[in-house]
Amino acid sequence: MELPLIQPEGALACCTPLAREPMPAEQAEQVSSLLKAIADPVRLRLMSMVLSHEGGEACVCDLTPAFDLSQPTISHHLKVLHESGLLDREKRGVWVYYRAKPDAMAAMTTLFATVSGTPADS
Amino acid sequence: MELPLIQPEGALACCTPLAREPMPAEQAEQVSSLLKAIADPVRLRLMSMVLSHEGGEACVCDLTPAFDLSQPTISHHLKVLHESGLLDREKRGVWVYYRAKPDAMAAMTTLFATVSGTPADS
DNA sequence: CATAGATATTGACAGTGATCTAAGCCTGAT
DNA sequence: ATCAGGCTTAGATCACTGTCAATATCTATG
Repeated sequence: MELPLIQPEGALACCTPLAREPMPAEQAEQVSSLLKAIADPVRLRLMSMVLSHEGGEACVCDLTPAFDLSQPTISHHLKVLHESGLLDREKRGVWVYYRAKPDAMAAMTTLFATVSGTPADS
Repeated sequence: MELPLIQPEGALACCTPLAREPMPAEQAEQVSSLLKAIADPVRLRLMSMVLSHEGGEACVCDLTPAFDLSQPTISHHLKVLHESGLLDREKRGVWVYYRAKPDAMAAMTTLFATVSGTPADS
């Protein structure tokens, strides 16, 4: 449970709907690190491409050609997504495959989930 | 920092689940501008506070005391949220009230919605 | 009008981030 | 062992962003 590695754990622990109650500062830090990772047009497209790709995974060679960016730049964006806990990475032979991490995706889904019975709706 | 007063309309037009198909570049630009706005610990807390506040709205005076930040800084963050289309603003007397815009929130919800069936085909 | 209080704007500064080129590391094949 | 291809790392540069102090604006009231 307690991986001393990076900190996707923290972000996963805190998936409360935004509208439920004022989010504590510490939780906001963790959630915002996930959101910052995905809040970039290139990384959004990368996530979308990986998620919708056959088998739910894609190698760098599948992704790079879709952009007008250098390959190191794509690699950099993939690293950001990986280190934030949004993408898993697996090397198979010469290729590196990326795959969305369900837990992180679930956290995002929960974040924006509507709270039924919100006093906001009248 | 100047926000180009982009039409929230644009962002709203493009609420397709991430996993459904590779997101077009133009749509990614619009969605990422929404995500960038909310991908900050202070702004996340502000959104959460507004959403969960009584009546679904809050004035600046309700929000500012919760932070260790200057009043202009909070005002700046609220402006970012407002110009991105996430918050509505209404001046009543001396006070300014902010309220989450349902359309923008719905766009976020849809973005992270799980594609049921997860058909790699259709 | 003058004043006080609530919020916004301006201008400056430091920190962060996206991108590129160049170089490095692995792996499979010659 | 050497080589080529797929991918990552390192370092530099330029743009952007979060923050504050100072100032401005707007509104209600005396």
